Amino acid sequence: MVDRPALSKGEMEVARTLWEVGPATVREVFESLAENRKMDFSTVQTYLRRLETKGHATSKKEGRRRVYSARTRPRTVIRETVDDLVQRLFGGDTMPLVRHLIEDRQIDADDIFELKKLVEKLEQSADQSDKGKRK
Amino acid sequence: MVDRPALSKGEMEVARTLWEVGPATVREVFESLAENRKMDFSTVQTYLRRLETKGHATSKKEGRRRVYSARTRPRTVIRETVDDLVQRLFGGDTMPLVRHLIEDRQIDADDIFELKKLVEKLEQSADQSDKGKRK
DNA sequence: TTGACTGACGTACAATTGTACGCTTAGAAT
DNA sequence: ATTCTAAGCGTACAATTGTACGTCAGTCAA
Repeated sequence: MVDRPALSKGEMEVARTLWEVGPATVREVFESLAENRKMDFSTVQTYLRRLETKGHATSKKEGRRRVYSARTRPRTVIRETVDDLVQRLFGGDTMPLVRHLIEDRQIDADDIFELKKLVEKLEQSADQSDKGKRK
Repeated sequence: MVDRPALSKGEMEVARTLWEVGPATVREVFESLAENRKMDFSTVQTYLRRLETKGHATSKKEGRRRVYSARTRPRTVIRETVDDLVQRLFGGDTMPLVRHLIEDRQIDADDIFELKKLVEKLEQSADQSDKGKRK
């Protein structure tokens, strides 16, 4: 584990876009971002640079432009970010957050289905590891 | 809605403690916090002050000490914080986060039980209010 | 070849955040 | 009363973050 510095909010948005559009130039990221989020071209550039120094991206010159690629997967960043949040906000207790997500955010039918599967799977593995120490 | 400025990481920890120990003086918060998290007394003081200016706490002088009370409930802060996070990190899509929480974090038997209930309830209301309420 | 562009790169700079010191004063202990 | 202590309050200051400007160097269209 490398223990990268955490991503700031702005960096996250850029990182997300980088995941979405794959290895990309600053302009590509910039354009992909622009729809909803107004951010100056050079601001994006700065964020990408910072992502790189923080170890969350790499880049290589390709001709005269620089192409950035994500180095950490969404999964990893989620883990690092959410673990930290849960720690600070609930002292490590996961459930308040789960509760909030399920109750207060829109979850559509498909998601509910997936959720059921997830919980079932969770139940199973819990049963397993529980075996022998039941009281 | 008042749209308070978001809490920073440090502020969150102090806010959480304030929720836990109820209306409390700086020292009480400080001591409640000290266990795990080493933070200078005056740092706590500063955070409480900032919580107040951000509208997340109030205080009143009680004799010569100042007693702080939370003004926003955990629920609210969770919403504001998590919504923001989900927005930035997943463009508003909730499921990646739910998945992470269920799969990668320790959830004990009781929580699984609760989770099942939650999902069931969710299923029910989805079945019913299928015709146009929320977007 | 001369603009007009586009991109990289270095740099800037204000706001926010993390962390804490120091002065002042109201009560507590001697 | 004198001293000690704990609290408040103002202030400081470095690091990080949000945001962006200039400058210089390739590239293309006329």
